[in-house]
Amino acid sequence: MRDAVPAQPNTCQGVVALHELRSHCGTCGLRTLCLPLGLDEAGMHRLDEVVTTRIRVRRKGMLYRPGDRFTALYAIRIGTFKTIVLAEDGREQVAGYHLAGEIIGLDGIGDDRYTCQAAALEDSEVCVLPFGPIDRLSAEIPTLRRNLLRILSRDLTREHAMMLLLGSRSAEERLALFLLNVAERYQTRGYSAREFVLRMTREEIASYLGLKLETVSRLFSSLQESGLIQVQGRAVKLLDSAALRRLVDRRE
Amino acid sequence: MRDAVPAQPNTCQGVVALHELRSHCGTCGLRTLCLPLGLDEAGMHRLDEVVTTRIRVRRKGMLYRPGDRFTALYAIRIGTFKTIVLAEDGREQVAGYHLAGEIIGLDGIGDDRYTCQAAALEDSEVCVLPFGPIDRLSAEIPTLRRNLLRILSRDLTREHAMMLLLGSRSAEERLALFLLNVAERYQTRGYSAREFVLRMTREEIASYLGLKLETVSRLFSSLQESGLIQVQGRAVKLLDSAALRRLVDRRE
DNA sequence: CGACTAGTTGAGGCCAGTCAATGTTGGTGG
DNA sequence: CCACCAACATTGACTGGCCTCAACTAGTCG
Repeated sequence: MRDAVPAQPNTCQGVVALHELRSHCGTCGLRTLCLPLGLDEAGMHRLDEVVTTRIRVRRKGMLYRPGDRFTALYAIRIGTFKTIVLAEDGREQVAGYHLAGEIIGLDGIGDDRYTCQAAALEDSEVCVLPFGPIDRLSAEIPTLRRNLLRILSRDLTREHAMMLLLGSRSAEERLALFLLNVAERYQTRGYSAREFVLRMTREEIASYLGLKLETVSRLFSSLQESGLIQVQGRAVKLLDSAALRRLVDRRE
Repeated sequence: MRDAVPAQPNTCQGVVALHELRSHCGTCGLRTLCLPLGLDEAGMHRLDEVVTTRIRVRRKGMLYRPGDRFTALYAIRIGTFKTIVLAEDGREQVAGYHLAGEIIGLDGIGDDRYTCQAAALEDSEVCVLPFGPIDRLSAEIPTLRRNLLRILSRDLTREHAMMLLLGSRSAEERLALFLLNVAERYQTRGYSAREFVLRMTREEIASYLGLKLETVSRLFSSLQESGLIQVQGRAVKLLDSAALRRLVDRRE
């Protein structure tokens, strides 16, 4: 469960830095989701000057680990990440499932060290947002400053929803909500909301939802049984998302 | 469970604005915990110019509700608050337990509306931090800018820990962790870590920990039975916090 | 082809939830 | 001051949803 990758402790395995002569936020397909949202020409250009590096992370590679010195935020350009929180006693839980366009590493701002672990679920690529320069730039560009805070705040709200899920919903409701949430996020990225491929194993999904993998597996089967979804391993098709929604919203 | 206070829907019941001729962050006993942390004389003074209003919220009064327009953050000066997240289907869960010196309202930054509800657990008082002015000031004062981000980020980390608690810990571990956490926070505020009065009912604690009130009540009794704590309603004395810690940290 | 990882399914047990009765506390008005 | 009431808390008996343990299957990669 720990590192699937052989070893080299505390190294960013599978991480290859590459300097691009130009990486343009202004032409990036994700600019309407990402940090540059709403920036004008000039602002975009100045951001480009600061965001000069990308990192490739191969499947199962770690982007950062708890305790690593915080130097940068990362914008996911391609691929998918999970973030994991670790307890002192070795217990761990998937805390986030992050798609392209999202910013990760925000937990590191608090005490200059990352507090959780980010692992790529498939071969991925992130833009490095060096925190110092970004922060200084944000002093001059109100929109950028606002975007940063906005992203943090929305994460907070997302986690509130997650806490509600973990604290007061049944296993079935959790899975239904998870599927609807993923569907919605794929949709805002221009992909199908009806049909997608999950990048997590049953065990990772279970951990994320506060369940056990057997329970998740059973639930996939039973939702398929009742005709709400169609599952083939990690490929999921939502056949009746209205019914899924009803599963979640049944008032007590 | 909803509003214990008679009615006046969507009004800030029990809220009384009062302008103080001078409210000084620089002399506030909480300045080492709060937003002004690390600010120099000049910065402190400029913050003071912006933080001119305080609000009194009586027990069970709401400081803000979901959907209210976001205009300000609030620093708790005196008292205790809980924040509650609400689901569309009426379910609700206590998402936070906030002591003096903490900032609440951060969830409102994301979409210019608060997404959760803040209610006072006892007669309390907050400093109003009007967001626009604070934001503009943060452009000029790097420390203030940093503090804002830091507070947000730490909240994120705190919620990660909460997700781990809700997702992978037993009822007993949850309560033990809760008590240790509260003890620690009282300690950093200069109060006893051994003895304190909880400001939440059993039901609120249960909701916060993803349990039912009966379970929490039983756990209080059984922890007392085994000599780890002493309980008298909401007054708690930790008799053996090392043992509590061991309860939490038992590796699986 | 064998070893390994991921996923499915079944049988049984336990932890926490549910329902219900009773006890305790604190605020209010006579 | 005390009686009363409502909110809060405790405790017991029972139930059930999810976990645990375990066997088996399907796909993948060297």
